[in-house]
Amino acid sequence: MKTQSFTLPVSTSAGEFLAHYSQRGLAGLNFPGRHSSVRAAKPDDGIPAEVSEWHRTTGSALNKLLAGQKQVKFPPLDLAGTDFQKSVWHEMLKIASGKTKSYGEIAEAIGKPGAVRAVGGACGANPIPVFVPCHRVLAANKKIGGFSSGLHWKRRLLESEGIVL
DNA sequence: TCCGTATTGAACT
DNA sequence: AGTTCAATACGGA
Repeated sequence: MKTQSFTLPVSTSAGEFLAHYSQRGLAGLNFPGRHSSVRAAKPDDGIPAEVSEWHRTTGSALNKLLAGQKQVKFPPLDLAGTDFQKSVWHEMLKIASGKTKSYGEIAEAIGKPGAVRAVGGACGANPIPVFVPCHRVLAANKKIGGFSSGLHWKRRLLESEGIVL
């Protein structure tokens, strides 16, 4: 059987995000593209009820996060990656809103203090930015570092959470 | 096996 | 104070 995936648009104040769902949960999230018209599924056609519910939660969570809301409810996350990457992502999920950690802190937290750069790599491979708060991870001297989907977004998200650089 | 990476800390100018 | 350099861990080609 083939892995079914569904892509649904998420309307936010910042634009239309695209959420990818697998059978296990939210598998990916894309920032609003220019006019990258990705084929999005219709909410009422072939979409399992479960996915619809996840999507509803996703939309709510995303808007709240963009508004700077601290505690939001997440849909199940289907994080696909290597063991190391999952460790990194899991560690990042534990970062409280409004707080930041350095790449070194993450590396140390997962038991590999020297893997600072590898952590950065895992972050770049993060399929679900915003939910997996890779934007809360800064360099050691509080520099913003980088952001795959656009540094622009990282800065915006940080400001939404009241984090001042 | 080699290269790139969203780092880091120390040395150098 | 700004910049360069080597080291380190992991993923992808």
